[in-house]
Amino acid sequence: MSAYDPKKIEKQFYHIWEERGYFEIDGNIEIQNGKTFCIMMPPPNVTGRLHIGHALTFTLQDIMVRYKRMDGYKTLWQPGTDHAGIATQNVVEKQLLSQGIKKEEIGREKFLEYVWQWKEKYGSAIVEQLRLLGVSPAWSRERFTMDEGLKNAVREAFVRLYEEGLIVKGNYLVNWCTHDGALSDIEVEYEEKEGALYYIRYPIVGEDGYVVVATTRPETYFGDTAVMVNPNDERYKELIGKKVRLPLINREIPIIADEHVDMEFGTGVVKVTPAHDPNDYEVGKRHNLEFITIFDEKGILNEHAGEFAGLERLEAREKIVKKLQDEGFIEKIEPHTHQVGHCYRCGNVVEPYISPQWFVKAEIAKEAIRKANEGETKFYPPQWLNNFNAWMRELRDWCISRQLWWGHRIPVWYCKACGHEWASKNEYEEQCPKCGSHDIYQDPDVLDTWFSSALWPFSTLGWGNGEWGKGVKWNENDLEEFYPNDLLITGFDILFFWVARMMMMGEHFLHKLPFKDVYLHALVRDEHGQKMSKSRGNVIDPIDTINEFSTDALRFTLAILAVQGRDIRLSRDRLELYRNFTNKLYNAARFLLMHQERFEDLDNTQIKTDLGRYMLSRFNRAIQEVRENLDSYRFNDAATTLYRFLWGEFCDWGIELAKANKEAIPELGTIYKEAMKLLHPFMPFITEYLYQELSGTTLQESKSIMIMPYPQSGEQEKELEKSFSTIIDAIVTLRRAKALIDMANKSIPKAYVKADLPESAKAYIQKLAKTQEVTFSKEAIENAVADIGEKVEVFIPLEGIDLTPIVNRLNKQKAKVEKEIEKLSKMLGNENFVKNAPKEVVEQNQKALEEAKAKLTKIEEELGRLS
RNA sequence: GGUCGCGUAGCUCAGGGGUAGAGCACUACGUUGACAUCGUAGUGGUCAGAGGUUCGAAUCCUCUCGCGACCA
Repeated sequence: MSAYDPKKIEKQFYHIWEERGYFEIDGNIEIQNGKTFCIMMPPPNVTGRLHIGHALTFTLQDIMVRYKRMDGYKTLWQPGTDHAGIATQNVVEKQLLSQGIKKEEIGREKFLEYVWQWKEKYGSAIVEQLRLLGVSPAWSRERFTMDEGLKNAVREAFVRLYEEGLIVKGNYLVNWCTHDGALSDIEVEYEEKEGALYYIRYPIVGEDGYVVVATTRPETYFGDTAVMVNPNDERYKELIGKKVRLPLINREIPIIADEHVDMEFGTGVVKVTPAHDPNDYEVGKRHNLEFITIFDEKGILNEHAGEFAGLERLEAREKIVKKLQDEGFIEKIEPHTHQVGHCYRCGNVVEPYISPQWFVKAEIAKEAIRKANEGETKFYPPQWLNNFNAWMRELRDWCISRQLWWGHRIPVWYCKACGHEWASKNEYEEQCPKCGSHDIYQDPDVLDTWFSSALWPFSTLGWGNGEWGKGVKWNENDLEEFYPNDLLITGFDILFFWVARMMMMGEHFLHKLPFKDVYLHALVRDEHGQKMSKSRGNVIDPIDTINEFSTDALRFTLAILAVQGRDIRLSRDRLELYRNFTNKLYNAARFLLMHQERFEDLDNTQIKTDLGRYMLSRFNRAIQEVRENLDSYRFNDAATTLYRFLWGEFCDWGIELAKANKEAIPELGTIYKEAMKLLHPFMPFITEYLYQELSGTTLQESKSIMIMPYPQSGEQEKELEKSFSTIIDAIVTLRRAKALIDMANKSIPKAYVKADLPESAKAYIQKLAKTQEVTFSKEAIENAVADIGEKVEVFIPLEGIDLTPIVNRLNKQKAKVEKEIEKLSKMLGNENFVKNAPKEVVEQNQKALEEAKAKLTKIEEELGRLS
C-alpha cells in the first residue's frame, strides 16, 4: 500500500516559496514578458477566522495569479486586512467587559489603544490561516485599512469629496441600530416576522366617537403628529380637518387627507409618525407636521412617552399595549406577518431615526454607471451587470458616518468661537483657519468601513498615501502599471457593499473604472444545498478540511465545483474524490519512477514513439482547453479538463499502453512533468513535489515549478489520435466480449479484430485485452463470440474455451427469471388484483413482467449461441 | 409585486441547434509488481410540462408548473 502524504511537504514548501520571494511582483522576473497582471485581495476582517467562503474566493484568486505568474506576467496580488469597524469594536468591547472594564469609563483614546493592542496580537490570525491554503499574494506589501498610508488616502478622498460638495452633512431619517448606530440602506437585513396588527382607538376631539388606526409598532404613537385618511374615502370624508386626541397622553393632533393612504389596509386610517417612519417622514415634510422623536439613541423612551419614559422601546411595547387595553383604547389585535429590518451586525431591530449624519451624494456614481454599461468593466457571469444597474438606478445618498470609536475619524472640525466647519487632510488641527481660535473640536463619528475599502484598488498602489510606505509597501509607478486592476474576484453578496463603491470611487478619482473584469462567485452550501451556519451545525471548516484531505484536494474540489452563476454544494464525498485524485497522481509518478530515476524536460526532448506522440497530442489539446477556460474564468471546466486528461487519458491509457511499449516511458515521464505545470495553479503542493521527484531534484536545491513557464499548446496529430482511438476501441470491445464468456480478467489464447490497424498496434491490444494472440482480419469469423465496437468488430473463437462456467451461470439466471415470470404472470392474471390494487402497482408489475420476458429471450439467445 | 437564475441518470452536476455526458451510487468480475484512496465491463435519461421557430430542439422563442436569490 502506498499513499500520498501531503503533510510532509505543504508547510515546508510554502515556507520556501515565500522566503524566496516568488510571491512578490518580480518573483518570476526570469520569465517576465513585459505584461502585467493585478488583482486585489478582498481584505478579510482582522477579527475574522477563515471560513469556507474565504477558501473559495482565495483559491480562485490564487489559481488566476499562479497561472498569470507562470505565463510571464509581472503579477501583483495585493494582500491586506480590513479594520472592520463595528465587528472589531464589538470584539474588543466584549473582551474588556469580561474584565469589568466599560469603554465609556476609560474613554475614547484609551479604548483605541486597547483595540490597537488587540489588532497587533490577534489581527494576523486570518492571514496565517490563509497561508495554509497555499495562496501566493505579495505578502511584503500586506496592508491594513487603517495603516498610516491608507489613513492618509482616506482623508485625501474625504476632503476632496467634501470640497466638491459630494460629501454633505444632513439631519435625515436614517436606519438606526440602538446598539451600533447609523447603518447604510444595505446594512439592514429584512426578515419576515410574525407580529401583530394593533387597532388603537383615537377619540375624536369634541365628539363622542373615535377613529381606529392600525399599526404594527404601537409604541410609536407617542410620536404621532397626525392621522391621515384618503380624501376619496367616503367613510372618513366628514372627519378631515377635525382633531383626535392621543390616548393616555391626551395630545391633540389633526386629521389630514393624503392620496397616498391605502384605503384597503387596516381601517383606512393611518397614524403619522414623521420622526420614526420613512413614509411618514415624507408625509411630515409634505404637510408641514411636527417631528417628534420619542426615544434616544439607545432606544430609551423620552418625556413624550409620558409615564413610559425611561423604558426601552421594544420592552415598553407590551406594557403600553396593556395599559391601552386596560383603558379601553385597543379595539382588537390581529396576527400579522411583516418585514422587519435587522442590523446585519448584531441582529437588533433597526429603527428609522432622525439624526445628523454624513452622506456621499448619489450622483458620484453617474460616470461609473455609464462606463460599466459601455463595457469598460466586464462582469462574469454577465447577468450581474443587470443587478448592478438595478441597484445603481435607485441609488440613494450613502450614509457614511458611524457612531463608533474604532475607524477612520471624520476629518471635519468645528470652531466653537465662530461656528466655522472645515475638512482637513491633517490628522490633527490646531486652530480655526477662519478666526484662529483654538477652541475647536473634531467630529466624533468615524467613517463607514466600506468608505476606506472603496479606495482599496488604488490606495494600496500608493494613491493619497503621502510618503508613507513608498518603496516598501508600494512603488512610484504602481498606479501606472497596475491601475486599472485586471480582475476582481469576490462573492456576489458584496456587489453593492463593496464592488459598486470601488467602481464609483475609482472612476471619480482616477477617471477609469478600477477593474477590467469582475468575477462574482456564488455561495458555498452544504451537500443538501443548505446555507452553512453555526446554528445549523453544518459548517465545513477549511482548516479541518485541509488537515483531513490536504490543501490541494480542498482547492481542487472548490475549483471544479465553481460553475458560473451556480451555488457550490460542498460535500465530503467530493473532497474524498479529489483527495483520491492526488493519490492517483502520486502513484502514476511512482510507476514512472519505478522505471527511471529522472526525466528530462519537455523542452529538451524529442518525443518519438507513437505512444509518446499520442499522449503529447492529447496533452496539447488539454493545454488549449485549460488556457481557454482559465481565460474566461471557467474554473470548473479547466479543472474537469485536467482531471479527465490526467486520470482518464494519461493514467488509464498512457500508462497502461506503456506497459506494452516500455520505450515510451521516458517520454511519458517528460510529458507528465510538463502536465504538473498545467495543474500547478490548482494543486500547488503535489505538483511541486512530483515535478521535483520526477526531475530527480528537490525544491530545497532547485528552482520551483511555480516560476516556470506555463505550458503552451503545440500541434495535435489528428491521424495518430484516430489510430489510437481505434486501438482503444479494439481493447474495450475485446474486453467486453471476454466478459460475455466469463473470461473478463483471464487471459485467452486467441482473438480476431476486424479493423484497419498497423501491425504495431497488436502488442497494445494483446497486453491490455489479455489475449495471447491477436490477428487482424478483414472478414467476420464463424463459430465465435462476436462483439461490435464503435470502430471495430472482435471475434473470439469458441474452440479451446471452457464454456461450462458461463453456461452454468446462464442456466442459473434462466431459472431465476423463469420463476419471476411465473410469479408475475400469476399475479397479473388475478382479476381482483388488477381491479383493486393501486394503478401504479399494477403498472409496475406489468413492466417488471415485460422486462423479465425480454431478459429471458436474451439469455436463451446467448445459450443458443454457446451450445 | 418587480428583476434574475435554476429544473438533464437514483444523487450531485457539466453541456447548450446535428447520435445525451461526468463523478458518485448500483450490478458483475478482479489483488496482471503505480494506485482497493484501485482496475475492468455493465445497468440507468420523453433533458419539468405544453406550444412554436427549424430539415433537425435538451439547446432558441412563448406560456404553465415547481424551486431559489436579489430588490420593493
